[in-house]
Amino acid sequence: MRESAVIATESQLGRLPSGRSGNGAVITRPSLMKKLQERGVRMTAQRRLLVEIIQDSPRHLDAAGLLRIARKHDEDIDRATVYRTIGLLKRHGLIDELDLMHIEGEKHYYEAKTNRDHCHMACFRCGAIMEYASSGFEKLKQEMAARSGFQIRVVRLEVGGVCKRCQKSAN
Amino acid sequence: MRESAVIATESQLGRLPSGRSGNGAVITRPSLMKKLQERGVRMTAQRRLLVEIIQDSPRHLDAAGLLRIARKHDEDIDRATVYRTIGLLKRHGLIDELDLMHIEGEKHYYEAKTNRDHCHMACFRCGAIMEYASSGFEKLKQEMAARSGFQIRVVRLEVGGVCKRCQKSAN
DNA sequence: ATATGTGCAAATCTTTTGCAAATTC
DNA sequence: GAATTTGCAAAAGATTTGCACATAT
Repeated sequence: MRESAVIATESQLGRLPSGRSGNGAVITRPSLMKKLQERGVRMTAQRRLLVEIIQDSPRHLDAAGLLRIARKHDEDIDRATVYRTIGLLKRHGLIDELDLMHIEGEKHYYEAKTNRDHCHMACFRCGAIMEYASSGFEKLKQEMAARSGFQIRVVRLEVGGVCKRCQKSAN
Repeated sequence: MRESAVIATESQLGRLPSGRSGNGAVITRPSLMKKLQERGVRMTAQRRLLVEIIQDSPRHLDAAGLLRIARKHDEDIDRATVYRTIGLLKRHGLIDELDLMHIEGEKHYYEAKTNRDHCHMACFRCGAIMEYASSGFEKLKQEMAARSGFQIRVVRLEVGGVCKRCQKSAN
């Protein structure tokens, strides 16, 4: 049996992958907090809050969404802090940045890096985001690195199209 | 011999692929003008100019760059027209939009769609963009479509890392 | 002649930055 | 106590929009 599978679908902005993908490969999201501590990054109340939200969020968050949720816990937290924390996590390679094919404007979405890369498929009709992991993707990455000599640090594979459901209800 | 190859590298923003890729697969860029005419799109002087620039540009252009070049031929052409034309070409699926890993800020870059999808690898050190096409990429797309039921319209595969050259000159 | 596209200027949206006050180690 | 981070307010950068005029079919 080939090792590839749709690992999650969700209307609107997709639920993040976790647990077991169809083929048995386990998708996990290592603890951001732990990694930050290991690296001796100074932790503030705001960072703890934001990191926890990103880590636990069941959906892809953009900066504004992250701020909105954070404000429920800390009314005074500022946009700038959100952006600065996102920058910090990006620099440490702990989160991935997505466009989701700009299905909802030019914002960026973030998710805690998983142990295994996966790609995002966005439906132009209904806005559903589907996550997809496969061994073919892993192989392609290796091939690209080997043949180009590139040392790959980040990979982003995004697809836009029409999902199965929307194809059927041909409206 | 496997069918995969680096098809172009260029310092700064990469030269667009065309001609023969290492493995013999020919990469072409079908005429945008012709496609627009086929679809009965109304053509204006501005659109003709912009389309020609995008078609012939040896490098990836962002909106500002496109405007700058267009102004050499028509001083009065406006930013808004550039954005509207980009939108038109995107809606018709005639150009691809790239981020190039945001190596130079949040802008988007555009290129005429090629007969064959290829991916972009951006070096975080020197800013070089390398283009890469491979049969593995084609296979992955097919696999993704087949297994997810998605009807794929656009694919974007971008990679960030350190290029061969920069790895050697370990500065 | 009519529908469509353009330039202009202003608006919008996302993200970044300078700085004084607050916080972390 | 020194170095770093925060909130605030303002700035910057990219893209979009309303509208009167110009252009394409």
